This record gives sequence, structure tokens and C-alpha cells, in this order.
Amino acid sequence: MANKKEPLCEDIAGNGCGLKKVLNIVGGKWKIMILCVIDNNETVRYGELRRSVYGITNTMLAQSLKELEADGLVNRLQFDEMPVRVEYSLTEKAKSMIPILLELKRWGEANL
Amino acid sequence: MANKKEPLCEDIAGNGCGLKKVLNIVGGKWKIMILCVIDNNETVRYGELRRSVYGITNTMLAQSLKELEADGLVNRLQFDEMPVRVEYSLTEKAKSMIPILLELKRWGEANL
DNA sequence: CAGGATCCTAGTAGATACTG
DNA sequence: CAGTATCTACTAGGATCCTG
Repeated sequence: MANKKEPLCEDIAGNGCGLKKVLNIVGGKWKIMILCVIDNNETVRYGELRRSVYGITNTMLAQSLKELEADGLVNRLQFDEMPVRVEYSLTEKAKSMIPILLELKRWGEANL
Repeated sequence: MANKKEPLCEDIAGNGCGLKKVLNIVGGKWKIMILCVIDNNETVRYGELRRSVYGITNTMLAQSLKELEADGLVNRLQFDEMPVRVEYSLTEKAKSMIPILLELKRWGEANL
């Protein structure tokens, strides 16, 4: 009778669960902040990111951007001028996640 | 003209952002899995959790449960029988977060 | 300007044994 | 049964300096 609930995570042991995958991608110390800044600005340069994400180091920023790019969440566009210029932006995939993150954000503000 | 977007995270520096708060609570290695198991069973005993969350140790399970309880996401109900019995369940607050997590899960399955 | 390389620290998690 | 108490291991993250 009762409508069967959709289980939050069936494959608890492995990394098969979509939820775990998302948290692996977004769960680090810096990645949501980076996504936030890019989302707020459409397109952002490396130095601008380093100044905006207060406290981040080169190591962490470069590494996080690489991983986000590898995961298909940010685009890296390099202009071979002198000196070099690189612009980062969100992919369509990333943009489609933003509304859900906004819901989570509102939930957090209301409940924590 | 264009409708102004709601920013994902204004307070990037501090922990003021609701999104960061949520990730701090749910972002660990075990907590979502624990929430998953409890959510799937309504009410779960300690030993059942330890067997269900494959690979977790006593240390981590006890610690995670304590933090989840402190954050108001799980209820701890102790029966002073012999031997002791303890049942864990989700709070209303936690239940209100589940639908959002489900969305994230579906997004992860579709995009990762 | 946009990173890379290297070394180091610290918080997070695991193993094992024990207790009310 | 439902946890504590120690001790150890690992790895994410930090500091500093360097380069195409």
C-alpha cells in the first residue's frame, strides 16, 4: 500500500552510489568554494580565483581545478598571449547541479 | 532585465555558508552511508549498523553517530535491558534533507 | 601569469584490545 | 550489546621556492 521509498544508497560498500560520487567530487575543502566563485562570475581567471577563494594556496587551487576539469565540471580556456591568460568557466553539467546545491544551501541555512 | 541569480555562497571565507555547513556534516567518509542505512530501515541497532556499513570500525561508527546526534540528525534511544539495546533513527530534520540528497544522487547517476 | 616541484604538517581514519 | 581507550597509519592539505 505505502508507496515504496526510493533508497538513498543501494550500493553502500562500493563507489557505485551516485551520492558518494557527487560527494567525492564536491566534498573537499575548496571545491565548492571554487565552483561558487566561478558561478558568480561566469568566467574567472586563475589569479582572480586565488584572490577570491581566501586562504587557498597555489597547490590546492591548481590541483582542485585539474580535478574539476577532469570530472567535467569546469572548462579551461587558455589564451596564448604574453603573458599567458587562462579563463575558467562552468560546464553545462556543472550548471545543472547548481540548483540542487542551492536547495542544499537553503536547507543548511534553515536547519543548522 | 535578466533575473538576478541567487549566489551559491556569499560568505566564502567563513563557515557562514549553509552549503559548507551541510558538507561539513555529511561530507565525511561514513556519515552518508550511516544515514542511508538508517533511512532504509526506519530504526536500526548499533550492531546492525556495524554489519551494514561494510568496513566501518567501532571507533568510526561510534564517533560518527555521536556527531550526527549532536547535529540533530539522528535520535538515540537506549533501552536499559540486559544486555543493553540502543536504537537509532532519523530526526525530522534529517528526513527533510533526504529528498534533496535523492536529487543529488540522481544527478550523480546521470552525470558521473 | 599560471602554474609545477618538493617537502612537511595535521587531521582523519584504521587496528587492536578492553569495559559497563 | 554497545561502546572506550590507545596507538598507529595514511593522506588531504599547507609552505616555500621555482619555471615556461
